[in-house]
Amino acid sequence: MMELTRKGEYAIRGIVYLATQPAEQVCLLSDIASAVDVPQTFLAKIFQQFSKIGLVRSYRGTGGGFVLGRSPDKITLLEVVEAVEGPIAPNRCVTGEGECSRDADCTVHPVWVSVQNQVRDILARVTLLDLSGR
Amino acid sequence: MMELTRKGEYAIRGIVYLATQPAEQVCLLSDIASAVDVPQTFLAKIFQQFSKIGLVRSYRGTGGGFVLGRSPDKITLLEVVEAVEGPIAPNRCVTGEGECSRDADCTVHPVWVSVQNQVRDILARVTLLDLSGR
DNA sequence: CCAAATAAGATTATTTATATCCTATTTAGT
DNA sequence: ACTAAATAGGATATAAATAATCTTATTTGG
Repeated sequence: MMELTRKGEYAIRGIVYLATQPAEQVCLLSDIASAVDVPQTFLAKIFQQFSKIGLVRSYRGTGGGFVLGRSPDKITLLEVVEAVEGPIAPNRCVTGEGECSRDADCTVHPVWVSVQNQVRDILARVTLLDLSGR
Repeated sequence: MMELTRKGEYAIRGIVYLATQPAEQVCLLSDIASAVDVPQTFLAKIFQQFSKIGLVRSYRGTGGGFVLGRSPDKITLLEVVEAVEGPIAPNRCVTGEGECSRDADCTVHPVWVSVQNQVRDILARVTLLDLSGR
């Protein structure tokens, strides 16, 4: 239960790789993909998502590629994971998506809230700097 | 991310209902299913799983049905969830299913272990007695 | 023996995950 | 301007997991 998908796994590998590179070093998608062993076309989609929310910056055309959008100590694992997997939510009732309406005072709800908070907290405390091992 | 499936949601509803019933009260599957608003055939499969590991006891034939396998304060939410959803594992690398072999000292691994422990801990502290609201 | 139950296996439908492909657009360098 | 090198984005394909149903078997009380 609660497993990260391939997409999430690949996303982390890819952006952690960027974090290990010298600051402002523009990296080719093909290089990243082969370095972290992820299908390039898949990684492209993931980095497009990152790019839209500023986690990475992209440069098109010859000499283009990707760079981290902020310094590695300012990007948390939580942001990375939620960017591609969606919000951390052990049950839909904690995302506000109805449910629980079944039962006015659902006794399980607070448990899910607690799980959600704990997990978010753990992931929010880890930065790409931590993960880069530098 | 990390969402409980319908099966898990149904499983909890079903067994919590049992916990709200008088001890040793044998309940009809059809009654449980309609009370907690779950397809009966689906709930049947779930309770079969519960039965195999002793979370509930089943009685076949006329007058048959289901009862909790132990007193509600001795059954944790963790057991219930893992019974139907499999082990809590935010990433396969924490279940021992290879991976991580990619990277001898994976920096993310300890984070997943931490998440796994925290979640398990939270769920293990909640019993069916707590959830029954009695 | 019959009717009421659960057990178990097979099957089906739907959704999500995991990609890949193709075309468009941008950009540096000549 | 032209070309080659890149990313962007939409469409499509395949596989796996989820969600559910159906059918047949087995058990049991009366």
